[in-house]
Amino acid sequence: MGRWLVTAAWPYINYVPHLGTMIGSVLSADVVARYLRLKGEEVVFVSGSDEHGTPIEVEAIRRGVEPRALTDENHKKVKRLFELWGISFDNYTRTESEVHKRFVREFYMKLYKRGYIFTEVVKLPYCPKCRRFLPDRFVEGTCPYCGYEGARGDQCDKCGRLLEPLMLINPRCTICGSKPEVRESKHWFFDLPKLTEDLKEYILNNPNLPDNARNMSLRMLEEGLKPRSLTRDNKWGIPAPFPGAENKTIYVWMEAVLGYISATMEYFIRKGDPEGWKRFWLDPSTRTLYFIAKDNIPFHTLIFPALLIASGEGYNLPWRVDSVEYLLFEGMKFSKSRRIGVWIDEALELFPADYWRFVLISIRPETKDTSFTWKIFREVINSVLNDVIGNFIHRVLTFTYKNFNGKIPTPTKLTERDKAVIDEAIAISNEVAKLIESFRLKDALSRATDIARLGNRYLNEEKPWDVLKQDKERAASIMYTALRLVKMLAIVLAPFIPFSADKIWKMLGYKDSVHSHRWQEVAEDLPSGQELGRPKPLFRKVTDEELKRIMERTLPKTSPKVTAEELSKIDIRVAKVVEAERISGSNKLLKLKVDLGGNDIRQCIAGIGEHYEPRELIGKHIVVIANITPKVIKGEVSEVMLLAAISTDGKLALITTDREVKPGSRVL
RNA sequence: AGCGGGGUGGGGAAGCCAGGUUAUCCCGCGGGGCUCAUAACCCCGAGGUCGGUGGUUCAAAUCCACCCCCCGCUACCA
Repeated sequence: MGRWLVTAAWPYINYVPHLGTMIGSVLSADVVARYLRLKGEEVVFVSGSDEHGTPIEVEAIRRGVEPRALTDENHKKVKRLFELWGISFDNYTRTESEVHKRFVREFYMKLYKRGYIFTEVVKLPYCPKCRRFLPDRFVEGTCPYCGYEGARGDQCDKCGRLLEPLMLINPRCTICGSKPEVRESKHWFFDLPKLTEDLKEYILNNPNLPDNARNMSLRMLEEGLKPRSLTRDNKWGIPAPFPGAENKTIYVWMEAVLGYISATMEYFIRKGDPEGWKRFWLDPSTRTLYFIAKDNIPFHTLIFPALLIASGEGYNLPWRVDSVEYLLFEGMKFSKSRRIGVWIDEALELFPADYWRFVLISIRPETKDTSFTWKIFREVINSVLNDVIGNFIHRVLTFTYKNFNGKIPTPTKLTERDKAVIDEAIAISNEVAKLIESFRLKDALSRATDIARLGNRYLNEEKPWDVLKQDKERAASIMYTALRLVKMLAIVLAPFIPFSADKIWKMLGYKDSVHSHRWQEVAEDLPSGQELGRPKPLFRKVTDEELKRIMERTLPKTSPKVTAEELSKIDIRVAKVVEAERISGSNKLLKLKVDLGGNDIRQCIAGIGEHYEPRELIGKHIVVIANITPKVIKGEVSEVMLLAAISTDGKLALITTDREVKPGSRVL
């Protein structure tokens, strides 16, 4: 018997995870953990909520609550959701766990004493108004290379060039919009380069790393590692334990990975076996599995192993880092801010967990980015899960139930064909096992489906409904054979669709749970005479109307398409503001006179009074729709409509031209 | 820009590292069969020359070179 530590990347808990997070870590890990348990292996499966760091701190400030209150709420919610998804964690904890916080502080003190940590004073952007140091991505400004105004402190999205926050022209804090200044701050660093040789040896001698992870890691080693900063000036985090670091916290990345160890400790403490974790972390025969997405590779193949080596404790290094590519949503990246995607709470409001589990594993992005689309969802559910698997099980169970008194019939004599079918299904089960053991979960599920396909073919050819009329004994053997395949499906599908697998198990008449049984039982006979449960369809199809409704609800709103001809009706022009005044009795409305060239002066009533002073508008070149139907507002006629956008801080921003343009010029 | 991954019939994937008879599987599509089952199941068929160009070879989806496109990482987003 083997011993396994199965881990899933810790979801950042500023929000509910989406489907991509699910397949990228938690669900994949669960399938393997469940499989290993079925095989009778000793398994501990851990993960937890990653809850420290700037984004959560900022979000809490925005909402006017303590960060801890925010993460308490989200952690509780997400933990519950994972249960509903059937994720079989032995311990789903959090980085605010006392065990974790203590472990992290002790761990880094050890590294400190062993000489792997040094300090350096660095210059960092600091927002005087927010009174905080800003991570690079919390500074925005104009790109010094291409002039793009929305460039972030680490990189310009427009031209792709790498930046430093201090290079930006007109830098601003993305939280409050004010101008950051530069301040010095002392920070503690982890001396990663010191471990280069150990890491090289680890990567080269680990045959279980997938190619993408190994190649990337070796490249990075060749290019040379750099020290990693360990501390932050944040308040929300684990206090750094180093002498002189009283106001610093440990950088989230550098502490969350240690959660794999602390979560294991916590699990065994709770079990009343406080030394138990050592078998999983110090006994080299234990294999450790990490399920992550591709963006996370260096942390698991380089930084985490380096920390473990530096501790000198002899911790097991990652045995397998299983990194998947990205799941896309209808071809787009999942985006919380743009509401693109499906989140795991709303998913369960739409369909049962097993439907999602089945689809997500079917499209698991093992070699390249893969899109989740509702069309694929419907196809997989309808024609594979429902038609091939669900219908096979249902036709076998209903036929047997009706014709053999609701009991598993006794096979008087199995023909060569019957035995061959059973053997083939056992062979398929063995292949499924091999595929899971090679972490090819998508292929494994697809191969498992072949047991149902085999069964369907067998029934069509043996025609028990015909045979029954002349030879009930023969029909009994046929149905017994078919039921054997149903039993295999229950076991083989158990890691993938645990709720449904258990339903199948109970319909076969078993009183216990399939999850307390063993994978090896696929090769074992059925108890003839056992009373079957009343057969009920396991799954249902997704209807077109249902899908349409869901798509309307979950797909990002896209503007209706406009033809060039329709667009040409709109007369958009540059206009110069010649007069501007407030309209009495309204703090929103301004009355503008705009020049459209050729003595064409029009009046415009605009709701921008809260964002602009009249005098700052005079002389500005703005963009207006010149032929909009005039409208009377507050007793004043508005003949044109001006264009403005909402800026990042929620204010209105007028659209202007970036070169001198004559008033009245058409905008094309 | 550098590095890593990917581009295979209408859609989704496998094959590539160890080159070799008709390029595989699932969905969809066309035709046929069956009627136990949730209009489910089974069989047959059409459809691709494997991102592009050039090269190595008796032989290239597979090896080499260059180019194009998509995704990720590049160390203070987590």
